[in-house]
Amino acid sequence: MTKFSDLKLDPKVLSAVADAGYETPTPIQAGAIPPALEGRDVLGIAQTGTGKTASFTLPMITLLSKGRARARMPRSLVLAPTRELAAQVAENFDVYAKNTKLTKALLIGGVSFGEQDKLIDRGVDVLIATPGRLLDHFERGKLLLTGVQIMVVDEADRMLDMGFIPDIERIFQLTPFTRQTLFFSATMAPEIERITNTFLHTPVKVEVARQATTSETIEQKLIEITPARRDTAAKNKRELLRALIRSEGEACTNAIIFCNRKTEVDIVAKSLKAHDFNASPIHGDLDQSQRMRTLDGFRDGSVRFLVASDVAARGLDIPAVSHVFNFDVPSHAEDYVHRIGRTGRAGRKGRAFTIATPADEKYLAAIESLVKAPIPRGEIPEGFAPSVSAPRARASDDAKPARSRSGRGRSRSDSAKTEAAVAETPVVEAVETPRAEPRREDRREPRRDDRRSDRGGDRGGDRGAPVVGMGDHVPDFLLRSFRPRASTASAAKTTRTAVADSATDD
DNA sequence: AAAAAAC
Repeated sequence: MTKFSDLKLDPKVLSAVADAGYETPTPIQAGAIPPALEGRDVLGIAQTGTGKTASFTLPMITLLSKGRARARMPRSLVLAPTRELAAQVAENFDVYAKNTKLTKALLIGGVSFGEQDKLIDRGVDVLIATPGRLLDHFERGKLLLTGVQIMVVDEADRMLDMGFIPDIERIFQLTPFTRQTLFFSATMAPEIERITNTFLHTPVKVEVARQATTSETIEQKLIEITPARRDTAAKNKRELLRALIRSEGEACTNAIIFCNRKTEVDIVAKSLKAHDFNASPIHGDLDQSQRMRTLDGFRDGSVRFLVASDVAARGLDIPAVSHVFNFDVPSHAEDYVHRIGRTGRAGRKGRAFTIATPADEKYLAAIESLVKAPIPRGEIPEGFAPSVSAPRARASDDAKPARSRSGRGRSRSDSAKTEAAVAETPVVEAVETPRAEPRREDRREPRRDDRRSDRGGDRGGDRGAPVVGMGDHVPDFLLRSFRPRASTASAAKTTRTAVADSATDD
């Protein structure tokens, strides 16, 4: 088997690699490093967690160790889709270039230009950037890319997802035709294929087997609950999450909890904190310094639960996560694979729980067809006792009745709260309305049943799943109180606030 | 039902 010492890396690089405790290159490293050292273009097809970063940083440091940088003309360029990923590549350079005099700069958004400008002015060997900030610097005339000898594109398929491909093409065109290109992508979408055909010159293709999704090191469990009402779903899911965490006990040393939306990330983190769990949120709306701090805290163990949007799903190197909880079923099946891939790494055992409700059916089906296996169903933990609160009135509840809100002399948000209490009687009245007067909500009932039986059919029947909440014995009035969410912006706002507030006291 | 990235 190949050792790092068999590769023609600079001795300074080799000693740094040895210091970091590595002896044997991963397949992508063994495949990509030799051609990269020969100056060939490399097309690497590999997922994260395969050692991809070192497969380009090690040869880059070796190649760049001769020669010196000139002001405003970086000698190499690494492009990454997210700020964290770029920061991580930068850290990688620090580790492996520690015995050299190479200089680097990290150009990412959310940070002031000043420091970045100063570094560029001085001249850097390695520039690591997200596309937006790089082009920003370029347009301000602070940067020349004509000196770039090596260009790396990391996670190209994700760049594609994020709409960065035009930026990438533009950056390619700003660098010399003679540059060496190292290009990495997890998949070869047609658009990626086109880019590589255009900008890579007879590349050496290095393909690493796709990470097995039903990896033996990841134990997956799907926990399904059927909230009695749609508006308690999130609350019930938070209760279930806590019960799951508690039932995992000590085995859960640290975990990433994924939500689909940034607002949900905030709510879940806040709720966990209120229940004395050591949790911190991370998503793209938080400021950069906080994102970094949270991530550092999670790495060093001072944060136990990282509540995250899909910023953290891919690429981030967070070693040794014992658990992943999908608070929401991801709507892109691919993301499921990336999310659960955050655990069970490097031969360690990991567990991945996914919380689902009947509304997630469609996405679950997509995930199961992608991974070509059903996600094993798990038991609802002992401690789960979902709360079912009395139906709460919505803005629409009091919109149609005789009482008009005009002339009340109260602000909308003020009145919404008081009316919520006032409106309880009308809701109960609606319950007693005989069926002879058909309501829109009645139509929901048969559909719910259909869905439930469909699912039983597809997934091998009812396994005697524990009855949750009121189970099938949900009083009709609860089902009937479903209302389509009011669509005006202000109504949506009040609803969201109500949920956010409830996060602390549920 | 979305997230991410530029000011």
